[in-house]
Amino acid sequence: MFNPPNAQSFFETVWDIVLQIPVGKVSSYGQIASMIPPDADMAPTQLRRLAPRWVGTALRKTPRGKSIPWHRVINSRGAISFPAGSAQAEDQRRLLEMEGVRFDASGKVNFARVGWNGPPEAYLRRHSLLPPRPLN
DNA sequence: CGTTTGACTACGC
DNA sequence: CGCGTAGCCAAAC
Repeated sequence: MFNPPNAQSFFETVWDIVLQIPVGKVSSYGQIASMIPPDADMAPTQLRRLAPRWVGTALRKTPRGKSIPWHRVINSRGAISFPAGSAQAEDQRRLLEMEGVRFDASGKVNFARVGWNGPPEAYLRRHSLLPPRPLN
């Protein structure tokens, strides 16, 4: 995925991107991964199916002091990825609902309404990022 | 050190 | 639609 020397910068890139998600909008692990240019030696299968896990890993290591809106990142199905009923899942849902994000009966959000389309073009250029893959 | 785990996702039943 | 699994990697134990 990302080589050890790049791990830290990969994490920081993830945090920077998450910082751009506006209040009331959500992104997905995969969508964020899609914005980060892959290492040259990265296999296509790794890029498509494994990268999102490292976004999750990066989020788990989110620094407390930077007030990064970690709760605005959910999975590709539009649901919270923490185990249902866990304290973490409840926290995330509460934070999102506080911002006006609604969940349906099956615990999913409507990407058409609250999905993020990625940062402005200028931001992508400035940080050498790729255009994000659209959310389902 | 060797094992287990994981804030994922696409795909096949 | 729901559920299981491969992917084959780093962190966390």
